[in-house]
Amino acid sequence: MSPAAIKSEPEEDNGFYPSPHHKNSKREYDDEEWDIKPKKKTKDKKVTEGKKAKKEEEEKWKWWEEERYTDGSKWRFLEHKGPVFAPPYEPLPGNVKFYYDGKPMKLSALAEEVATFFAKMLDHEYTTKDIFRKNFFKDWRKEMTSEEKSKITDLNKCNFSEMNEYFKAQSEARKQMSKEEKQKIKEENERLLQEYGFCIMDNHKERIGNFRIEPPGLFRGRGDHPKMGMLKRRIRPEDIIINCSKDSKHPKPPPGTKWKEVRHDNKVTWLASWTENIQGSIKYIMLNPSSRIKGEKDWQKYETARRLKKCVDRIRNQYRDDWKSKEMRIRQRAVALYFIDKLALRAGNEKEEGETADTVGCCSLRVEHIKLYPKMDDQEYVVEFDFLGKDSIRYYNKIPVEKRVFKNLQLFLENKQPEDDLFDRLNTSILNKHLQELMDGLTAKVFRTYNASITLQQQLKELTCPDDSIPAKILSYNRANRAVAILCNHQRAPPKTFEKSMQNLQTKIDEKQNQLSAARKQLKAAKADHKASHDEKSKKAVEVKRKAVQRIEEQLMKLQVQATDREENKQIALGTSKLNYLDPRISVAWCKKYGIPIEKIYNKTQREKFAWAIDMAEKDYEF
DNA sequence: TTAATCACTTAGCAACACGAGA
DNA sequence: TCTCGTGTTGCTAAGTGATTAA
Repeated sequence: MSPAAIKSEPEEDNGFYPSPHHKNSKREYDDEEWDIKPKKKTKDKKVTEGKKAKKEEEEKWKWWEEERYTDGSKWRFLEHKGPVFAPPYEPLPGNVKFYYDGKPMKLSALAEEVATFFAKMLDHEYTTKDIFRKNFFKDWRKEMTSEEKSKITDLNKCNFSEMNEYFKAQSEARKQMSKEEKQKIKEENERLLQEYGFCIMDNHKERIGNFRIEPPGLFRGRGDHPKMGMLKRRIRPEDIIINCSKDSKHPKPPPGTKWKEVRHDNKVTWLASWTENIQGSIKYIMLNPSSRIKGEKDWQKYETARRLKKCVDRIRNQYRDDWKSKEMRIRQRAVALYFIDKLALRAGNEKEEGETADTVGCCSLRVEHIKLYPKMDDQEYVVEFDFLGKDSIRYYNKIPVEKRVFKNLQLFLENKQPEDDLFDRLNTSILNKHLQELMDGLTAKVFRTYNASITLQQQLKELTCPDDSIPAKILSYNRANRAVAILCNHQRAPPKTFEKSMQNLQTKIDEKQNQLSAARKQLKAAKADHKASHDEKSKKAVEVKRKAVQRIEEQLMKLQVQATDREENKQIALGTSKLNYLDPRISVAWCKKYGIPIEKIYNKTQREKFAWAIDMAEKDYEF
């Protein structure tokens, strides 16, 4: 028995909240069941009919009907072939030259390789940035021979353009390859995938997410990253730690090399790892989202969010109460939590200064990131947020808050400099410890999941018209999805081709409109004709024309809907919320309820990731 | 208590693949 | 058959949060 039930029991506010569960014929786990055991165990079907059947079986393995590990172990058996390494460096042909100070200069292999990284990026804005150039040059020099080092002292005197053109020509040539050549490459990739892209975990063949080691290159951080341009070094077998089970066939390192270590840790899910040289962080090779190990975790995440749904009222009352606390730390905690809940802000761990771009989340907000307006237009107590969040995406929002929150913020700001922390008595660890006491498994990010999913559900209810056509319903879905993306601030750069593609679509719409008027005219003529002659033939003609008009009307509407959808989506990315925040069972239920094919909402990859939800959720599923 | 380490999720972008239309 | 545009996939950076070490 997990501590869940024990720990949360005395905290549970009233214990008689209505159950959101509908008992279906299909199984539906709720959180109480999550930590205990599944209702039934699927028989591990024995497959005796040979490989094809076995493959079929694997594809349809319903891990969500099986028992889960309760001892913290992630697997019993793990076997894989190890990672695929980046291809070795191929020196440039002799006629492709590097020039220093106007004179051709032959570089050593190592220095040349690093030079090519820069040369390949010449068209990119990065290479014009001071920090990028400085970091690159510093790391490049480390790879030079002492002779090269003494000669090459100024990046501005380096001319990489011949190299740059060579690579452009190469990629052009790749595009121009014959069908057969392309096919050959495809087959080779497929072979590699078959050999290295899968592992055996507990009797099942599972897809690996990233079995290729990241190739060397220049580090590209996001935003104003102090380390942009640094050399990301080549990873060798000697850098790799392999994780697999003792009794498996261990992966073989490439001939003449050794792994750094082979270990057998079934408390973790990764198959291989290495330490990256820019931040010194560890990178992992892990399974695909369709795998049992990722799917279970994902499912569990949504169950935790659903448990929050049951006690969120209590928690909200609690933090509203805490706005009045005598203790500063409690007030800060309560205001921060209010932002996390209301605005779906991220927790905001502190970061090491100078190591990464200057970005913040809720707990790490600084005075300079908010502005207070006692009055703004017709609203009172408005807070303006303006800061860079994850991936240096700007968060900008003006929202009216409750008077108490406003007064507290004024208090927090007293005697502080712009660069001081807004919540100086708070960090994510304090906040999460508090949340843990309010609900088992509760952390700051659960609020994002909860608010995203509940918003989708609400919006779908509000926006879907049962009598709408399928495209119109899908527009409603996308709008609901968009509401979530806006809440979570999931932005994207407007696609480079946006304007043009909008124009193209408009052209299509105009054409369709013309077509429609023409078709209508024809229908009218046919009707007149029929009225005059009253014969069978003309009656048929009317029918045919009527159908044509109808078809064109539908096509036109579809195009118009598409245009609306695209316009509204210009700067908003729907993918992130769809993949990470929205309980897929809400979408599945919606599809079932309105007869929308699931393929219209989830593509193949997404259907694989959400197979558990697609199998599990019925039309009356409630988040 | 704080800092470092580790494991894992979340994120946007660029390259790629593929089908529709020229 | 080629080109173009779009959806898909891969890549890997950048977060969160638990655990461990100092």
